[in-house]
Amino acid sequence: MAGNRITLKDIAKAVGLSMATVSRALADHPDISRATKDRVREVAQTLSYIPNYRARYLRAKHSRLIALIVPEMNMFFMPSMIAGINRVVQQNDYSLIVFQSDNSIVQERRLVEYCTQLSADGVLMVLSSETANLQHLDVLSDCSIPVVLLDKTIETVKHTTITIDDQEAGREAAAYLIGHGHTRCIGVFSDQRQRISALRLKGFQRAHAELGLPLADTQILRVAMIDELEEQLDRAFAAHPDLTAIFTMTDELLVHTHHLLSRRGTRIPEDVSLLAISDGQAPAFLHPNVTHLRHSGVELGERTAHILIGMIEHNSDAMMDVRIRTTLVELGSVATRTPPPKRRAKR
Amino acid sequence: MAGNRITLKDIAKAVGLSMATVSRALADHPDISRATKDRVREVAQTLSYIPNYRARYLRAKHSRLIALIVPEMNMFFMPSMIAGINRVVQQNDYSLIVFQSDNSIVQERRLVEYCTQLSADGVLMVLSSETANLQHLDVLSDCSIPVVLLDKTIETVKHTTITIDDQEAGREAAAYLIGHGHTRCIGVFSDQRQRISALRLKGFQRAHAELGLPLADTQILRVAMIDELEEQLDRAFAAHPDLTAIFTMTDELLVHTHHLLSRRGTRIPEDVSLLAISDGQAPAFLHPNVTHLRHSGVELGERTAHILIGMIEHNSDAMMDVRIRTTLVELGSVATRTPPPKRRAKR
DNA sequence: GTCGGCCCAACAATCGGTTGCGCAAGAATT
DNA sequence: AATTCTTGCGCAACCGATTGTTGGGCCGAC
Repeated sequence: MAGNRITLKDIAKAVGLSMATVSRALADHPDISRATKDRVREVAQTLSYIPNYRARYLRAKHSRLIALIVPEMNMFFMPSMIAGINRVVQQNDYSLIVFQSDNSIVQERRLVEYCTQLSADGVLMVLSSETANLQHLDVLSDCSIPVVLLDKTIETVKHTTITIDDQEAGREAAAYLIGHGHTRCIGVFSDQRQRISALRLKGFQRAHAELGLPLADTQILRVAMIDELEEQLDRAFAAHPDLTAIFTMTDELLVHTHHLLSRRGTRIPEDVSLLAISDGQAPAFLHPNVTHLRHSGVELGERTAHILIGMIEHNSDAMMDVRIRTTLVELGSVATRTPPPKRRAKR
Repeated sequence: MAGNRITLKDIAKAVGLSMATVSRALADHPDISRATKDRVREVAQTLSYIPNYRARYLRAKHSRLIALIVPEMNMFFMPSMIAGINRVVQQNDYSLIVFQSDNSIVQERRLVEYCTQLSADGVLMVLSSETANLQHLDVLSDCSIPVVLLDKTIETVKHTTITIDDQEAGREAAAYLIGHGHTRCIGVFSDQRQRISALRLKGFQRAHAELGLPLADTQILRVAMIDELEEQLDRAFAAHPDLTAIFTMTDELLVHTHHLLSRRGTRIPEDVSLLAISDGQAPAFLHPNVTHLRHSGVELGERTAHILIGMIEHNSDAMMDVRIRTTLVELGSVATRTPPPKRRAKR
């Protein structure tokens, strides 16, 4: 490969100085005279010397490598999150290594170990759906490599986590719909083993409870595989002729729900209102534009990266639990239902 | 940081052997007796030894690092492409470093240089829209680091490139629409400075020419910024009351076009047919499902990664130009216009 | 005319491994 | 019993840098 790369030694030979002096000259060390520095730099220039960071970092005992382990690359959240992470990472002169666990705990374990072997300076993790505990992260603390869990995580007291305030978002969603006169809402959630999903549901339920509105279990859709959605939605429509609003907890669920509604000829928001939790991209190209509780993948990524880099550079091990609040973006997909006519509306 | 990590030396001390022997034992070198190997492995196990890859690779003169430089993280193509790349990269025990150039040639240049400093074993590049020549890649060949250009690229005779067969896809798109009786099609293209865009347009034009159909310049939309789309689309509708079909060259253009059509109450495919080049995700959640020429980001990524790894491992420098063909996926967005009634249909 | 200091640069150790080569002891050959 | 082979392991160099310590030369000062 890079068989003939110029090294410090080559420069040393060329200018007739020792490697040590060359190294210091290039580093602008005060011990070296200006004349020498200039000479060295010129030679380095003409030889087009490229420092070998790996050698440097080997000595320095760090790598300026940050690893990100994600369960999969979906089109909705990952790109913006990675963009946010990477911006901050690059700004701070680290490099981002991206791994996919393919939602397999076995892979995840292997990748975590791989991070130690690469001597990553820090690790960012979005947990796989199979991950039920965090023992496999112990190897990182053994090497004192800081970890930050983001987005999809599980209960932990030992690790810094950064998430959307999922429960609150679920609560606000339900409260918003109810506040607009929707007394029969359907909530579309994903795999309940995931904490993110459980929390959003919990908030959704809590809002109903707080506002004294009944919430049948048939109003809750738990969609583990996206192709189950259609059937579940049909069932919900059948079970609740009085349904006037649907809440979807992710973008993926949103776009597919939207599609199914279009297909069955349901008008939004005339027939059914639609509300989502989203980063705002999908809502913008669906018709009508979908009112949503907005979170920003970019912001989540940036904040996470900042925190991790802080931990790396200040050697801090303070454990945090950051929850990012969503903000409501009102677009055209939620109609206001006037005070439900007599409490037993249609039918 | 990793202050107290176990090293070969620690193991050597613990078992009372030299580092060399320990190293060989762990590497299952034939020179070492079974008994010793077992003993060493056990000690390594109990001390939970973690080899330091950076040290190893420093000696070995490679890094098993592959860098990917992308202009930006969009939600449509990047995730699947990265997924494909990363699968192959991980399978071959490399790690993928992802950089974003933010569509800036300055950044891109800097990142390329960074790759040399990190001693990446190979580089994958999706060119930024600002990139007009490939001089900044010379530093890679100086270090004999192989490069593969993918997806968005420019004319080159020196570098291996892997792209969708853009021109052919554009041609097929137009031919398909024309074949279905659409004599007045609108083509929605993006920034013409990008080769990918120019080629798809060229194919689109060529098909019209081949089939003897006129194509006014007002039938071609060149959308550099997505928010120009609406106005351009309006103009096209105004200029061509007889338009019956729209072709969009990317997913992003597709979803926004679809949205605008919905908003103006245009029915698909009754009023206007819609055809796209896509990886199939967006077409699946739009209504009606959009007929498209499918390419696979995953496949593109996988093939690219394979080729790069081949170049790395066989030290090959043969230059290739791979074009991946799209396949037609017929869904519900294109109607067949019966032989145009008298050539001046409505109005 | 020495001596203390200051500048600059060199020596050598270090980071954590890998690897060519040499060497001793036991086994095999004659 | 002397020689050659094998087996199993250690020595030391090396990858490409960084850095603590040392020391030579030159300065002015006493």
